[in-house]
Amino acid sequence: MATTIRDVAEAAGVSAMAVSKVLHGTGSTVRVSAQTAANIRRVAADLRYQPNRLARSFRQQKTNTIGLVFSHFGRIGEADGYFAALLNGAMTATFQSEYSLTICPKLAMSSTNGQLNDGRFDGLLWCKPDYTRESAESIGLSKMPIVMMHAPAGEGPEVPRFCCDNEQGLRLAVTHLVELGHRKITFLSDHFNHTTAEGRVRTAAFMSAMAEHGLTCREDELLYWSQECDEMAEFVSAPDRPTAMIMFSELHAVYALRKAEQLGISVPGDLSVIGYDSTAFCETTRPRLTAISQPIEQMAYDATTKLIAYIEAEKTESHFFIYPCGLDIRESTGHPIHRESK
Amino acid sequence: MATTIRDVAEAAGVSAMAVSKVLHGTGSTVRVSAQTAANIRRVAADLRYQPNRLARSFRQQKTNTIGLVFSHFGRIGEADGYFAALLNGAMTATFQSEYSLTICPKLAMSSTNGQLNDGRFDGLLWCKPDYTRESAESIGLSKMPIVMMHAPAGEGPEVPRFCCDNEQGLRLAVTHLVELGHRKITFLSDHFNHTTAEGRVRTAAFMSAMAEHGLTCREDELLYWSQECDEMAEFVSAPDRPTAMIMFSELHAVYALRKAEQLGISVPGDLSVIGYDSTAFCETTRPRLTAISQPIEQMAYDATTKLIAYIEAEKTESHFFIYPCGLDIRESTGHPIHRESK
DNA sequence: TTGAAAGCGCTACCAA
DNA sequence: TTGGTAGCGCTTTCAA
Repeated sequence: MATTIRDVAEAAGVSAMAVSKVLHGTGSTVRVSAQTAANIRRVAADLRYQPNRLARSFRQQKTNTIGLVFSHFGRIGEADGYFAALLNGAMTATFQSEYSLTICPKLAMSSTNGQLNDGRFDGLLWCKPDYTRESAESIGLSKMPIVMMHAPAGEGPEVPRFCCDNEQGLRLAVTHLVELGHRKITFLSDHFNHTTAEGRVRTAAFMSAMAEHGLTCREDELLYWSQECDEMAEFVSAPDRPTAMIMFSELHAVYALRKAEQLGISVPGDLSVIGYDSTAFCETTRPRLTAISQPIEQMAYDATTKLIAYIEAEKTESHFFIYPCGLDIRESTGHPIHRESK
Repeated sequence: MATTIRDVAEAAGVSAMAVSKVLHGTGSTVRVSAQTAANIRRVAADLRYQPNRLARSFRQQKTNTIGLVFSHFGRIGEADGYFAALLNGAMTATFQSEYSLTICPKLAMSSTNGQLNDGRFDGLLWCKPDYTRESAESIGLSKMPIVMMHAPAGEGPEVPRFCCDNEQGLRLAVTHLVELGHRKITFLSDHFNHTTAEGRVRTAAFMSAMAEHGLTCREDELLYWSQECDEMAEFVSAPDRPTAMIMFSELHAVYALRKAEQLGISVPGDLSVIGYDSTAFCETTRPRLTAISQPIEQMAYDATTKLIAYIEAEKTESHFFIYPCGLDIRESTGHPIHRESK
């Protein structure tokens, strides 16, 4: 079939070992003269020899490939910058180190007997863990390095995590709204994200930030939208509806902005909206989106770099890396004027 | 180290073949009794046996993995929906068929002796080919199925291509602008995209659409921006500047909208802007972006599905799949009022 | 400085 | 209905 290392060896009149040594620098005890090496290289080029990476990986038990796992979304958002930022960070780190990146939305589900390590990956970058019993068990059992993003402290297996300071982020957002005069504020997520570890943490962080200002938001006043937020109309028509909403992500915020416009609700006049992530995307919305910021690309880059370090060092440590949040105030938040004057 | 198929076979008192047959259904001539099968399954679960996919792939010369190649961008845009749509289409198709997707921004560059097939992939989804001599040669030589997206007819190797009808798209855009009263129109790309096959085709299509209306745009009046379009200020201050711009992508359009706002140029009052792709993202810009539409996700889905079909059929055909473009008129285009009245 | 042998984990093929 | 043998392409280890 294809030219193998043995074909090259034969044609060059040397052993396969010599070829391997020359072309891949492998085999520490093997030594080849400069002349032989040059000859081998020439023959390889003549025969259009292409090393079989699969065979190498198999032999070395090392694929130089990282799996990108995100259990919860088989689709990525088309109207926000989150996934792009994540991927940019992960790609930069992997490609720098000559690794490849394979997308596995549901590795845990497809694994056998709860084992993640099927030989394809040297390590996993696991995003938005949901810590179902299966996935937590699998992660605990795995011998392969795993690093997590958006995995807050306090639950889940002991692996390195990269997470933003959700408490700080929500405190900034709530304080901003309170200073603008808002009293009735709610937090919005969706049924999907709410089952992730970070979903729970953000909700709790919102509640306690509210409490710090002597405000409350009952459990049943939190909002969980389905994908296209059809509940918006119902929500805004309620007599005692909130004057401000903090959203789980940019995507949620965008849906809200769009729906608000359709319904004739002005933002920020009738309703203030705060998003989460604050990518370049927030500059393009109408109005520009005020958002809690986290350095997603940097986090993904750091997480991936760390993962590769663990792989190469053949040992993992269980650190928790926390990134500060900011609040980028743009145009979607303001005083609750209209409501007061009515 | 890890439990192998032989460990399971030994523990169950059967041959490795029997285990392979039961757990993977492989080996057509092998038959195992229901009782033996049940026993094998139990033992495998007890031993927490995890099949080594790398070994299977190596043996079968089949990885069930598709490489996603995009030679030109090591980064993806964070402020448009293009890549997300592409990825959603590709992911849906691959995951449906139990394939994986590996991101390879520069497979062609890293290949040895111009050979793409290093054993890792069963096929390639190649986006935005640039047809450098090396890549064209590699593609021609490759025995592995390759399918291209955004590869217009007329140049490049004979592989199946999935492309939108650029001529139609640009005709729709130019006609729309002309009907609004515009006469001085330009097309904007960047140095990056202009080197891709589709970049050249869109420029040519723009020129001929202009010609159909008796309008011209000289080569030197076309715009090629660098990433952040810093030339914008210079461009808009020119006395005879265009009243409308058609952009290579949404991303370009967004940069233009943002820059225009900074410079106090009103859109569409002072300047009409048309983007390309028309993802959900266009609904979120300010003003909403008028854009030529192409069904990216569908195209990516179809291309990937076709690729998998070729892989499984072990033969490729060289079809050209063309998708109609539309024009989604939103708010970024209008009569060139301000200019006329000045 | 070079070569030979063995084997990574799995499955195709042939024999019983 | 089951098992044995061989080998995918490469590299590790040991011998020359």
